[in-house]
Amino acid sequence: MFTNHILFSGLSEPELLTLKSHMVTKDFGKNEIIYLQDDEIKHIYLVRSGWVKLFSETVDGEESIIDILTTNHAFGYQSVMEGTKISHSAEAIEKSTIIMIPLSKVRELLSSSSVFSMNMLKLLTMKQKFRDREVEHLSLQNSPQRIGCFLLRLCNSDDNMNVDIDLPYDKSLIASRLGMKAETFSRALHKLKDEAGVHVKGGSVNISSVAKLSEYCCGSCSSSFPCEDVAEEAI
Amino acid sequence: MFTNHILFSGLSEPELLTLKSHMVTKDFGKNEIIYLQDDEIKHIYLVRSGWVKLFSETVDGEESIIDILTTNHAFGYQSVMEGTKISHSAEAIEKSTIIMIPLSKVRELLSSSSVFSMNMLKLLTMKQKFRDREVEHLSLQNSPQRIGCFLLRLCNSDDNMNVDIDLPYDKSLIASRLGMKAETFSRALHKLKDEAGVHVKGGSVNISSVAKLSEYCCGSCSSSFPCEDVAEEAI
DNA sequence: CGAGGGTTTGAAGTGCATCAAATAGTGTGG
DNA sequence: CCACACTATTTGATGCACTTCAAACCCTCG
Repeated sequence: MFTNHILFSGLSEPELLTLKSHMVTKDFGKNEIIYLQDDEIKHIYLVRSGWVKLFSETVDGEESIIDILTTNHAFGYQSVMEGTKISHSAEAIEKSTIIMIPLSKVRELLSSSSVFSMNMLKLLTMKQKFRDREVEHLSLQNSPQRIGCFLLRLCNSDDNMNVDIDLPYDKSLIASRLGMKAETFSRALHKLKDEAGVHVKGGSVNISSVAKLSEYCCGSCSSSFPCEDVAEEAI
Repeated sequence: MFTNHILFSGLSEPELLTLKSHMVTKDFGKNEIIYLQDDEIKHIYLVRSGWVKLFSETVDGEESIIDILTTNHAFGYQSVMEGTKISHSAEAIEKSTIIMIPLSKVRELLSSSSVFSMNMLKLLTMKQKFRDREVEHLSLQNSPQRIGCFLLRLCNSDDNMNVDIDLPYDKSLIASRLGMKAETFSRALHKLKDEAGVHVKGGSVNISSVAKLSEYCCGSCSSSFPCEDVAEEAI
């Protein structure tokens, strides 16, 4: 349910009902654009299922991935406070169901409910911390370390030896998300196998020792596994 | 005055007076630490004068600069919503005067004034956009372009030919802020001279043609000079 | 089965980092 | 005002990480 989302936690029944009555749910096919940079958007968005890519495109056509979102993640909310022109594009990278809530209703709620505006502040603060960490990664971690860190964030905090996880989406997308080329990603995986016991076969990954992997990655980061201070869930 | 800051715009006289009565102004010397990562901070901060560096340090001692702030910029506000543990460190890079406002008062204001919480939301949204752009720069622009972009942001939007500006702080700090080494910075300046007409002597810079420079830099970015969508002032 | 996208591999090139040393610039005390 | 120490910046030589381009491989799905 959308009420799981941090944005809507603690809202009253009537507030939730009002929201619900104005919500629209829409399906997007694989590679379908949800909105484009500079669009005047009229909703905030919530992923009910599927995967969504947020990105921006440079003047001469290069793409930079801002985030990749899945169930229970919100996006488009930056236009709540500012003009409605959005500074990035959004695209479904596979068949996705998206909940859309009109900006007008969100703004109403924002001025009437301090609970909601607190939620919004929490969301933005969490995102900011996460982004700060990401900038740190880009400038201080090398490619294998960034991948290792990405994998660690797919683990549970109590995972230890011989952990199996599945890559959530295409390798080339992960590469792009982590600021490297697909070829570099592929080669970096080999290095991770040799130096940190990470075995990849297709889309499934086996981490022989989480401790070993985090030792390999987290020295170049300001926090260590399980990175409790940067919660990424449900945002 | 601190009332210029976006955070406090539109507040009532009594609200401002209350804030003022709880504010503390403090001087920090060059290289003096204001707070350290994981400190339990008890205030939000506002630069009245001087320069402040926000940074984080990795487990094995590397430093990543998050931001460099000056007059009328706020920091430390991320702990308003979350626990009081802060995820970065702050240091005065030269003699600076800092205004400190107790978190407790800020939180009171946040729950009593919807104007204030809107301001806070605006601030965080602006910061987020700025940060997104920064990640884009790190992955898509090369060193000379990042420097050029940095210089362009020191220009006024109506600047055109033969613009003179002063570097706001040490070259090595700018380098670090832009995610490169001091040596790379130095060499990149030569490239900017040859390819974009940027002449540097000591701390003063002459840009022979803003158009030429922005042509050199902004192709690898999702927006072009004067980058109106990413306001950095007074934040 | 065959087409087309995703992934891997190889060879070569580029940009940035590193290390080391020279130079410029700044502040200090005599 | 100069000599010295100290720091910031520049320059050179070299190495490594990542990219680029090209080709092979491997899946998946019609």
